[in-house]
Amino acid sequence: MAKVTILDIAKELNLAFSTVARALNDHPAISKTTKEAVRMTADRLGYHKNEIASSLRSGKSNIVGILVPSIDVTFFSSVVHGIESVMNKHGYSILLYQSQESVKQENKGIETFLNSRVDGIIASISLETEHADAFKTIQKNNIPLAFFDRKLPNFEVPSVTINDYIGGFTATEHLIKAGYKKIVHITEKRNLLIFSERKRGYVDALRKYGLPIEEERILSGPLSIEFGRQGVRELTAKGIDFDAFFTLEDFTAMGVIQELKAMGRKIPEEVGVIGFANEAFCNLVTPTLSTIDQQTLKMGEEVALLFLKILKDKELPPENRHIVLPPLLKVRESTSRGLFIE
Amino acid sequence: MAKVTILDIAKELNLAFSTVARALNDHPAISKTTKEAVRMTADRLGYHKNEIASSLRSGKSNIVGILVPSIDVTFFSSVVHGIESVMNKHGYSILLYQSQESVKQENKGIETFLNSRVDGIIASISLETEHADAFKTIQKNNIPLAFFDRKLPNFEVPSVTINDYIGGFTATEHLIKAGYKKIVHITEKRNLLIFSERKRGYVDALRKYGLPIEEERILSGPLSIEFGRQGVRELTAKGIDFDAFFTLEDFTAMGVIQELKAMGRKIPEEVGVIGFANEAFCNLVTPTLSTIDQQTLKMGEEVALLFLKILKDKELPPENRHIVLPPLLKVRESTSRGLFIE
DNA sequence: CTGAAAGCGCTAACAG
DNA sequence: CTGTTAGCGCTTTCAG
Repeated sequence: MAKVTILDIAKELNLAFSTVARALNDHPAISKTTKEAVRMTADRLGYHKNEIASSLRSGKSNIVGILVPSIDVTFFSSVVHGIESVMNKHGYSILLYQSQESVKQENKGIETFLNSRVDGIIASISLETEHADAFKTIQKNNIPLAFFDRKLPNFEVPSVTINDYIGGFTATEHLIKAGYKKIVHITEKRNLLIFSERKRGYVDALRKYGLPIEEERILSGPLSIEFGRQGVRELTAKGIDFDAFFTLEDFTAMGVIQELKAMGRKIPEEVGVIGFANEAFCNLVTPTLSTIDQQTLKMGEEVALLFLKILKDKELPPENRHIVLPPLLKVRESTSRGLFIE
Repeated sequence: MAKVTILDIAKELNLAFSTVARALNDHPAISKTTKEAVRMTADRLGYHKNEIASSLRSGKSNIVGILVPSIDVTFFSSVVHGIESVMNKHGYSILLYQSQESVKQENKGIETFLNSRVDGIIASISLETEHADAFKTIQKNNIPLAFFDRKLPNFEVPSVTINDYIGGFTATEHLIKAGYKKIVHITEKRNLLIFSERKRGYVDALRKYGLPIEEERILSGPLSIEFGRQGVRELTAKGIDFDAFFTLEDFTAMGVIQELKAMGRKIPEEVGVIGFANEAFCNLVTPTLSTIDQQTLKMGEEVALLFLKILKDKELPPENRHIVLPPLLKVRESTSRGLFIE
């Protein structure tokens, strides 16, 4: 009932408490008999190693902090799932913090991690984050840091990302090859590398295939279903012609589809739509939604693996510092004029 | 760069290190001047309070463990989102552990939490969990424990749940009132309280409205889209008549809908379908899916609030030990013969 | 193979 | 208002 320590076990067995400590940590210089005796009485007394004392002494907490905008978002919950599973297998626990897309919260999270003496931090920055100050503090304290997906430009930190440029390019190219010519792109108004890269891919794909880049076909807003609907209405009202949409993520694409349906436009015959993220619902909606898969689970696993390497080797050779996963094109009904391929 | 402690600050200012400690903790018996001086040099030296040392000494970690089957599942990520937001506001950090629906992992998680000396544990049990042994260990160690959603029967622990019985009843009653008479229920083959309660609600609703309870209209399987499809095929093959489905969760309902569509049956005119959970896709699919909302965010916030009370008062009066949220009926197209209400 | 002893950085009496 | 002191429960030398 009352907390039992190695001292209690030591007394019970007439051993020095340091011997007990070694036995519990499976130290090679302890006899099998002693180890077994110690383990048995530990179990009998209901002993639980005090990791806090252990951490204080050893300087290792076996905890890594994970900082994400919001665990509520499928993408992040999926990546965190992957990270936790891998880190857990390697004896690490996860301290979770949500920035709620706010720099202030993000800094609070970093402060908490620093105070908790986490062994490392894995983060994906908030939409508001513009400079690296808080993250530099992490480095100043010699705490390993890695980014996934959303990272800061001009700030050298190991990371796992997907190639958003290729993603944007592939999505757009797919539309072009399906015969669409007047392709609208909907992006975020806040400037985040992943979004600007997708847009850059869109622009370059148009360029490569000799299609004009019309500024009025690039819409910026707050990402949401509603902004997708609004986009379609706006273009229609302004009389701007279109025959396809590439949106920065899937929810916006759904908004586009809903509005197009409401207007009686046929998808994919008259208008093609492709999203980005491969949300669970892409396969369930009608028409099923073409999109770009971000390999979320793999991203989580990769960043965990990368991180374990950093924890071991401290400094990584430059060629191993950045893992860039290829985005996967998922062709579904919403862009399949004629034939349908999944 | 090297770790700075209160001792460093004390030296710098010619103070006793305990004075520095008090100043940093905003102790009332310290002069304003001293506090300010301490804070300034703390900032200047880049001091970060060592929470580990603090926890060891005070016996409080300000960390709560959250044990969930998988953060990957919308329901859980949403609840965890709510929990983290609230606990964070009250100065607690979250240690996250996934049981992956396995008892073994669940026990490992509990062990980790115990070792980490968390101040409390909030859990939702795995599908495999059948007895309370591991959770009793938590109580034996005097660590506050609360369940949300999935809990053990015959094991008295504070909890926040929704009334699954009412949920099942409401869903079924809704189908009956819409004129459906041959209602199939699909449930989980593994025995979990939340699922058996939903089923009990289904049975009682049929009974109340004088409809026969046919065992062959109750299907048990592994929850999945595929099992939904399979269910429809099976019933059809066996020649068992039906005009509506109430499934234990939304994915299974989607399977049912997909198979019905493939068979050319009209929804909701010929067959009505209602799910459970109110997943994000319910509003996006065609037809939109009627379902029962579980108030996930609210559940997270409520369990966090309940937990803060436990941490404060240790023992809760019985009438406050269990919060049961009402399930919310969401009527959408999949059950709306004639008129459509959202 | 086992024991003795120091100390990680902080909290919280107790003293002044 | 500030200083002194004794640990929290472990890890880790250094001795035997």
